[in-house]
Amino acid sequence: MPVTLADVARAAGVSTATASVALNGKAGVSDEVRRRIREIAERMDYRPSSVGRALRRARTGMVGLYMPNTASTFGYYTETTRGVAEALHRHDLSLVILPSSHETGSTEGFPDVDGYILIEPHTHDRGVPAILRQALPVVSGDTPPRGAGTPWGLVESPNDASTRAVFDRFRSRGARRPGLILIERISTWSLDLERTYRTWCGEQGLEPRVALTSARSSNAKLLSDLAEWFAPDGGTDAVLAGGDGIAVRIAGLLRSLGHVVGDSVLLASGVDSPLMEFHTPRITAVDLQPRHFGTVCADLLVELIGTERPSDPVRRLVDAPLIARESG
Amino acid sequence: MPVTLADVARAAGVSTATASVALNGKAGVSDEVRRRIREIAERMDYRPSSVGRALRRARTGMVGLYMPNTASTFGYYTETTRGVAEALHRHDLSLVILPSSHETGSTEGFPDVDGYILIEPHTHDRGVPAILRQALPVVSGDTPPRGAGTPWGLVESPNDASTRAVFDRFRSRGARRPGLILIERISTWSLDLERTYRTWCGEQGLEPRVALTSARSSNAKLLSDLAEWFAPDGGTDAVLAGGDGIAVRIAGLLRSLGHVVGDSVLLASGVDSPLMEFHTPRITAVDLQPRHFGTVCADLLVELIGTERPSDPVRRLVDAPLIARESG
DNA sequence: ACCCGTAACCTAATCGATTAGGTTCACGGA
DNA sequence: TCCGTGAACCTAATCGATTAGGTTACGGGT
Repeated sequence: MPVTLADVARAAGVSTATASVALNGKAGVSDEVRRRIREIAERMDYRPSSVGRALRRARTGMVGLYMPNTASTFGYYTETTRGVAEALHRHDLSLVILPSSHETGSTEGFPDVDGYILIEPHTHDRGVPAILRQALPVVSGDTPPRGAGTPWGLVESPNDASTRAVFDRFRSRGARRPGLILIERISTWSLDLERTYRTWCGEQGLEPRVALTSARSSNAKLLSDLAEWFAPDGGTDAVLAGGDGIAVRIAGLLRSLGHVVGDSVLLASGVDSPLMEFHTPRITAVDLQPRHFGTVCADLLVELIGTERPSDPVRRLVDAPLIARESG
Repeated sequence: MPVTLADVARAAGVSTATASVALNGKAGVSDEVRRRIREIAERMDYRPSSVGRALRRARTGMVGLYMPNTASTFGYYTETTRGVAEALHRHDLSLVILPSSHETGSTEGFPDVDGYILIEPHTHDRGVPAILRQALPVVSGDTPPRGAGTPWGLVESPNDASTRAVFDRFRSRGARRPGLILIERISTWSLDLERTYRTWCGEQGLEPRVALTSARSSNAKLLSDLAEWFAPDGGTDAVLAGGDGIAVRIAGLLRSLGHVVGDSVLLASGVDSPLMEFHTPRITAVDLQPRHFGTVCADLLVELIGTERPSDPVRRLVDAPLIARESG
C-alpha cells in the first residue's frame, strides 16, 4: 500500500489532475498550491508508480540487455553491464537482463521494454534475430551476424585498426612469425581479428598462423597442441590471444615450454583488463573500454527511442587503444 | 500499437473478460469458445502487456539486483547475474540491474520491483541499508553489515569451513608460515576469511600474517611490499589470496621473487574461476559456485515474495568445495 | 453594465488486464 | 408449468498516472 497520487491529492485538498501537474512542473497551478502539494508529497514520501505511469505513457522505462551466455572474457561483461546501467539511470531508465534465448529463439516471456541493447551478438544465437525482428529500437554493440536483421544503432570498436596496431608492434619489435589464437569463431569481433590478421599477413608476405582452441580443453591438451606451434626454431614468435583469460593461459604454457614471455615470444591480448596490468610480466592489450562502450550503447539507444526507425543504422565508434606493456 | 486483449476479444466477438478468462485457463468459458479465442490470439500474435497486468495485480514481475560497483573478482559477478536471471525467468520474473547508490544511499529513481537481491553487500555502501529499509522482500547473498537492517532471506557460503580447508591443506603439505592476502576489508566474505584465519592460527599456535593490498597499487609497489613477507628464510610459505585476479597476480610476483609456486610457496585463491583451472600451474581455489549461488538467491526470493516478512531471515547454504590443484 | 480572456482548478477518459458481480438461458425436478 | 440451478457470458469497476476538455471566477476593456 504505497502512497498514490490520489492520496497526495486528497491530503492537499485538490484533484489528482492538479497534483500531477504540480508535481511534474507543468503550467496550470499557482505557485502557492504547487509548493504546498510538493511539500505534502515530500512529507508523505510519495513515489510515482512506474507502472501507472508506464501504462499511461505507453513506455515502460525499461531497456533489455542481451549478451552471450558464455562469458568468454572475464571482467568484460560486468563492466559493460555497469556502464549501460549507469548511463540508462541518468535518463531515468532501468536495465533488465534478458535470459539467453540461444536455442529457443523466442522472446516469449521477455518483459515489455522500450528498446534493446545487444552486446557481442553471436552468429548462431537464435535470440539475436528474434530481437531484431521486433519493431523496437535495438542498439547492437558489434555488428550482428549476416541475415539476423538490421539494428537501429550500431556501436563499433575499430577492430581492424587495433589488430593492425598489435601486429605492427610485434613486427617492429622483431617478430618474424606472428600468430593468432582464438577460442571461438562466432563473434564478429573474433572474425574481425582473424580477417584483419590474414589481410595483414598478405600485405607483409607472411604465412598466417591461426590456432583455434577451446575454452574447455585442458592445459595438457593445449600444451601438446601448441608445442609444435611454438617450437624454438621456426615456431611462432609473437601471438595475439583473444581474451584476457586466454592470454594468461598462453603465458603460462609458454613458460612451460621454456619461453620467456616478452622476449623469446611476444604476447598480447585482444581484451584488456586489470589482469593484464597486474600479470607478471604485464601484458600488452587492446583496451576495449567496456564501461565506456556500455554507456555509448545506452546513450545511443536513448536517442533512438521515440524516433522513427532510421533507414540505415546510426553508427558510433568507441576508441580501442593499444596499451603497450612488457609482454609484447 | 501492439495487439491488446480488447483486439483479441473484438476479433472473437466476446468481451475482454471472457477473453481474459479463456487465455488464462480459468473456469467459466466453454471449451469451444476457449479454443477459438486461443487460436485467434495465437494468429494475432497477442502478448499480454506486462504493464497492464502489473497495474492490476500490484506486482511488477521485476526483481532488482544490487551489487558492489567495484568488480573485485572477475568472472564472479557475470556468473552470479546469469544464475539469478535464469532462475527468475523460470518463474516469469525479470531481473533489473540497479545502479549503485553507494554514496547517495537513496533508492530514488529505482524502478518498482517485487523484491531485491543483494550480492556481497559492502559495509560502507549506503545503498544497502536504503534497500533493507523498504518494506519489500530482500534476499542477501552474504550477511549484510551490522546495522544495515535485516533481510528476509540469507544465502551463505560456508566461508569458515572452506577457509579452514585451505589452511589445513597448506599445513598438511608442509607449510609452516601460511599467510592471507586481501584486497579489501569491506565485504563480509573477506572479513570472514580473516577472522577464520586468525582463529585457525590461534588454534595452531601460529602468528597470523595478513597483508592488505590494494587492487590499484602497481606491481613494482606490491613486489617491494611483499618481498620481505616472502623472504626465502622465515618468510610466508603458503598464501591464500582473495579473488582470482589477485591470485594470478601473486603467482607472477612470486616467480619474480624466485619462488616456485606450488613448491617453495603454496598458493590458493578464495574464488575459483576458469582462470584458476587454466593458469600454469593450476591454482587451488574455493569454488563459490556463483551461478548456482545466484539461482539459490533467486529461488529463495521467489518463495518469499507474497509471504509475510519472517521474524528471522530464512537461511540457505550453498556449498563451496575446495578445488585442489598443483599450486597449493 | 456587459463581454471576453485567462489563470486555476476540476471532471472524466484513457492506457491494458483482471475480476467481482450481474444477466441470460437451458435444463432438470417437482 | 414453474422454479431452481448453474454454465456461459457480459458489464463495469479497479489498479495509478496523465491529459483533453470543461467550469469557475476574476479582472480589464469599452
